[in-house]
Amino acid sequence: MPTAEHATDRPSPPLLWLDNQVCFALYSTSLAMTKLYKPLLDAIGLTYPQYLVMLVLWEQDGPTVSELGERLFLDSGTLTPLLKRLEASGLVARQRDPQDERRVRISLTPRGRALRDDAESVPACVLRSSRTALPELQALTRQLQALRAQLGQA
Amino acid sequence: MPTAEHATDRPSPPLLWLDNQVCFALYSTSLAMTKLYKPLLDAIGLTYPQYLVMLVLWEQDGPTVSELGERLFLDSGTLTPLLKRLEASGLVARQRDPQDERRVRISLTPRGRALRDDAESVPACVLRSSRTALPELQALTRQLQALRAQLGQA
DNA sequence: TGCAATTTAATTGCACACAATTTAATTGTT
DNA sequence: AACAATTAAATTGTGTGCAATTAAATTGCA
Repeated sequence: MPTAEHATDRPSPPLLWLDNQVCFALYSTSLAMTKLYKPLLDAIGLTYPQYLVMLVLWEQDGPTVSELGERLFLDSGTLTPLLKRLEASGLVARQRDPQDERRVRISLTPRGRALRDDAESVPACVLRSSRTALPELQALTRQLQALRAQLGQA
Repeated sequence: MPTAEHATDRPSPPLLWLDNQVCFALYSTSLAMTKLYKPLLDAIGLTYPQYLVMLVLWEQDGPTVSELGERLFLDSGTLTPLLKRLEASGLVARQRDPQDERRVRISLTPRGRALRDDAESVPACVLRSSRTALPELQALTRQLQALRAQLGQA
């Protein structure tokens, strides 16, 4: 009598293959992209997540920690220590909202605002290094944003 | 005489807008995807990076740490502690290669092999939660892999 | 053979991510 | 006014990522 099949006996099914997983493609490509930013951001003294926070602040100064978190999909456990480091670098100020002392508003210092001039060259530089046409990257960006929105529903 | 324009005076240029950055789309979507896996992987006692290592081992048992790193784009600084945790969980064994004592080969234990049966349902479950058609996800996967390859050149 | 380069993991130190808990402030209800 | 429920950050603990260094084994070449 034949025994039941066990994992040991069969090859891994296609759905489990690493190269068939969107998630791994996302994960590894995201890490690769961050490595591309590394030397550029080192030059202006930011890590990649810190750069994301600065992008938000350059668009709209003075958000609360929560608002920053909603924009970046990060929570206070990640943001609080990161913002303290940006504060220590002299790029942002953290101050309790007088209207509601539970909130902490994040605002740019003059040095933080001025850093934007140094950061402006970063996207074009990354674009060049990515060796990919802009329209293609834009299309990919929209697809990813759509997927992210779908995942947010789950 | 008009003074030179400074960051303070102008709105942030489109290239710096958060929602125009592929990298942020990648980063945030990757994190969102990992969150989708979380409850499924918790159930089988793995973190997401540990799951990736297991996927590689289920395809090809017994790689060295370097080979694992090449497949996953991770280095020994990340893999060594992760593999020690998998070893502590009783899912893999780490042993020096007798042919070359510098190498450490990673092999599945019977429990590690058996875990594949529990993991098989994970991809289909994630696929369902992603609310996106399979062909679309497959196309996205290929685009991401192509981009990753381009970035690897830089 | 001897020994300097190379290769492979491991280690160290820093910065995320995030679940879970805690603390403080505000709101809603009576 | 009193106080339970809610909200916003901060804190704690675990697990990555990765640069830089270290340690050990192997290779290559004089």
